[in-house]
Amino acid sequence: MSEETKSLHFIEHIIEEDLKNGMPKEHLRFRFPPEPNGYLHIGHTKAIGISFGLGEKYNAPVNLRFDDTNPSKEEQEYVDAIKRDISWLGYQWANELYSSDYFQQLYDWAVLMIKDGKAYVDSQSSEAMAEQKGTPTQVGTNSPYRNRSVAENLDLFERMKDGEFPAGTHVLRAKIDMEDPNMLMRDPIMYRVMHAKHHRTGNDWCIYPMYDWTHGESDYLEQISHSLCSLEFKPHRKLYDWFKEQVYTYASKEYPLLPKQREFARLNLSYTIMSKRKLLKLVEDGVVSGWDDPRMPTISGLRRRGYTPNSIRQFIKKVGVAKRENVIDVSLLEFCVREDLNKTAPRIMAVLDPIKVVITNYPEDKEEWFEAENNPEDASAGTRKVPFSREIYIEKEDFKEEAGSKFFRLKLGGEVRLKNAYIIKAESVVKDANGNIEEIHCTYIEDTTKKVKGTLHWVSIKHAIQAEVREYDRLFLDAAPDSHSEKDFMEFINPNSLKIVNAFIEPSLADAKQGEQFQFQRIGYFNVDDDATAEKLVFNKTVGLRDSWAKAKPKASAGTSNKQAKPQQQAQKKAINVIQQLGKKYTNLSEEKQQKVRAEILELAKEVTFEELEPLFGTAVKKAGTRIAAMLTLSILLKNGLEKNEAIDDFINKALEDKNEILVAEAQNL
RNA sequence: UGGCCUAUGGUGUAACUGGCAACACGUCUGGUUUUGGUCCAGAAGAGUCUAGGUUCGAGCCCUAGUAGGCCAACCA
Repeated sequence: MSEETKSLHFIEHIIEEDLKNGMPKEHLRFRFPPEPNGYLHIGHTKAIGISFGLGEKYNAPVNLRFDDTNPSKEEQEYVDAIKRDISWLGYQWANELYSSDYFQQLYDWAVLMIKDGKAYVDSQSSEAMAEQKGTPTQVGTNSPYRNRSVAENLDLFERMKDGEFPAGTHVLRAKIDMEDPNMLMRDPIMYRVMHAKHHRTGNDWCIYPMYDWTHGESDYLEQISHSLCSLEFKPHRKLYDWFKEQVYTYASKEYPLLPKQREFARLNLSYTIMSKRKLLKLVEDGVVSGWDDPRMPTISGLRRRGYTPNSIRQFIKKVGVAKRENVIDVSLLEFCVREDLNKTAPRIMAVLDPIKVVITNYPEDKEEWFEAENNPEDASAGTRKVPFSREIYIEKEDFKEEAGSKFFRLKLGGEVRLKNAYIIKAESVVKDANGNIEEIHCTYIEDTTKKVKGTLHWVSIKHAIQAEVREYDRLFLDAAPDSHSEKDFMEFINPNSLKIVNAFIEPSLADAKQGEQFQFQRIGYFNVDDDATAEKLVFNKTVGLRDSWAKAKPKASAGTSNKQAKPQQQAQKKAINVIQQLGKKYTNLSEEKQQKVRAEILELAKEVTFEELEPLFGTAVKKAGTRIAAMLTLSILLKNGLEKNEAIDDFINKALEDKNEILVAEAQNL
């Protein structure tokens, strides 16, 4: 419904423009081209969301194409994982394709290019070629092999393909321009010799095409209309277009549509890393348990952690699409899971850090089963029974012997409601020899209609089941762990990113299955981990509930230390700052309001010194409002005896020449 | 010593061919509540990097700066 009013991002604008200019809607076609050399992470989700999202929006096909041109790094395992992740996110590709399917076509076109004098075999070392390539600020020089004859090139290239040469001896290069300011245009390599077994083509090929040659031509063969990639490929566009023009001359009849590459800024998430290489290091060094460790930003890690496909899709929708560098705060991702899980996750009670409560006036052998709502957000979720008895556990942090009125929980002499059960009052505590509280003795009252401020979750000790709960914290302590040139990202690893506790859980979860998700009331969302067995339950904490008490606590319980921090920030705004603020919008106000604000400024001006005012004289011409406010302030200062000086005269004279009438009028008053 | 890209509240994204800067997250109030959750109501926070210019009018157009990013793998 709100879909129609939602504004378009820049790629959608481009598509709309193309459609308007006559491109038939049926020609729209997209692709997602991962290299199968690692697992997909949350950053890829953006690219997936854009291309597959566009496919859904325009009802256009989206191909899943594995860009598998480097057999030394690519594996079937990754192909499988990538397919699993995309499906899990809920997207469907039109065709599962591989760049390696096009090796023969690519080879044939390369031969045509050689014949047309557009490509040649170079036989230098990579070092020599790198040297001739120049630098971004310095042009390159031609290879001595640049002018080999077509016949020689053809012969060499065929023998490269036939495996006559060892790796590194020859390459095929496009003949473009070694002086192009774009380094990618300086005779880029199209093929290298590589005697490696490919995960799909086996040992059929001894030469493998490079990215630029392969990628664009794969788009062309698939007749992709819009080829979307991240910003770092912007410089490649020129070469993409160059190759495209060459092959178009060979195949325009079969393949009339020319794909268009466009680039968007990739996603960055605070407190994490997105580089496949670095993620692989975390796996290999054992920092995490694997690619799907719940702390990993991989899709499989997020899945195991309990993130839902819907939450991730929402997240991608919210971060938007643009061309500037960005860092998304993890809080947005967390918001998206909470929003999703709040609607769907059944509520249950679990105590993670227990302390024993004995209800002294409750009979020892008695037990009751109370009706509990499964989800207040969803009436159809129904109810379940939870057992109550004389001895229960509550959360340690829910009790204090003494506490102020802001503490809504249990304290000696105070009352709280036990969720779904009675109201209890803490009467006394039993301590061990070291003074640690072992038991809290309470009495209960049956009247549950009484108003009490706090409600606690609890479990009956004799009915509770035990489970391992894994609580996660961010993997890195730095907001941008891989952005420091002098420090390695590994130095920022959070040593406490995993905390394992033994929790006590209401018995209704005894049969919980892997992947099932719950809200542990007042704590957060949890799911049953893949490690769980029939004998032992294991939960992952997906995300905590929003906790305004935790945020308020440092201030509320502040003994001494952080008392000053806040008041300082709230220090009275200086008069000059208020004036500046008022001035900002001055010219936009109605005349009536202007009069009011004007009087306000004149009043505030009495508290301003010339030293404070002077910097405002430099205000840009177009900021007329601020200059008016400064002028008004100046008038007061002058009235109160300030002597005119050069700076003041300049300021007034400049204002007199302004085109803003209000400013001129105020200046004339001086 | 070159080329390309980018610049809007703390963060991210909007603002159709110029017309009083909007939305989301976050923050802060208040209300409801048997979750200090959810929900509801509200607030604060930006003259749109700087300086000029064009215009009745510029975040959008022009010029010049500044800042950040990308570009020298037989990786993708």
